[in-house]
Amino acid sequence: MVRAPCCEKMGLKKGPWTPEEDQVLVSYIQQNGHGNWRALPKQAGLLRCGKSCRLRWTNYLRPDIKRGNFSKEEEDTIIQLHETLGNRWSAIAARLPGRTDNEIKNVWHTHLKKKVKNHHQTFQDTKRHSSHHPKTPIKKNLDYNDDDPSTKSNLTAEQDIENVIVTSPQHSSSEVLSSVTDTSATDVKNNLVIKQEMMDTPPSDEYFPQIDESFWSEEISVDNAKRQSEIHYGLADDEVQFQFPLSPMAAAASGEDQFNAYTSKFDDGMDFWYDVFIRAADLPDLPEF
DNA sequence: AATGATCACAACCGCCAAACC
DNA sequence: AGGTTTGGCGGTTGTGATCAT
Repeated sequence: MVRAPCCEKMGLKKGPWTPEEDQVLVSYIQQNGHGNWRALPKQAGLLRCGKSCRLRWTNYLRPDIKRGNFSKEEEDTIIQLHETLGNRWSAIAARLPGRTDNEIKNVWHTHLKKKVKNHHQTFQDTKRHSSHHPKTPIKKNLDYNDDDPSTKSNLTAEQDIENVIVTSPQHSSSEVLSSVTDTSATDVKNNLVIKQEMMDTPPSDEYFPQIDESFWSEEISVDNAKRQSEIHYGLADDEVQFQFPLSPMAAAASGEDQFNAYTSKFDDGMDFWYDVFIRAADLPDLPEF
């Protein structure tokens, strides 16, 4: 396929749009629509390529675009959706009426990425400053055996650790499988559910909110869990760590009915977050970990 | 006040997949 | 069926604004 010559070689203009050009484009689209972007600039009398016109329209001139700063709610939504969808800006934009993918991408790179990074840093610092090595509770807890209640006594309130049982999707209720992500066959296969079964040392109400059963009924894709696991420090090769904000809860599954994992909670001063640690060996269907 | 660094955001680039012929 | 065109997407860049020194 032969690539079309660039705009400049065709004598077309590049760079910022002038108010006059904007007016011409808006007027033309209002009167004629935009059936063919390639033909549009010529018909409208603009010295721009069709692609430039389309971008200008979709990212700036479209009447349904919401201008102005992002609200806290919108920012939170973007962070949560990014946790689930990754850099699929158009998919994120589809869930934020009036916002464009370009705008969301910009706000992510300029504000939110930093915010999330600082958030993770806060967590890491908290762990570094704790009196025990972060690995210690992981090992201790992963060694916990359901069939041996005595192992539970290894867990302390100071460690802020809860025991959880992770169940595979086939054992979960159908409503749990209503996904927050785009649902494809692969997604359904990869969607995992985590369920709280027991709380060895309930956290104080002052520090952690009360959590009821419905809290755990959300799910998140393995892809996301994988992404999260890649950015975390100090994990042994055979361990997987997921990290999620309070609402969308981590998940894992195996061919087995159940296996052990644990979560730890932390708070970055703004929100509560959860880490979920699972032995990679307990995820036999997920070699990509 | 001048200057360099950083931020914010519009616009462009290159790639891909679907639609079209 | 296969080449071409088109629209869409995510990554990157360019540039004006703002901040820090």
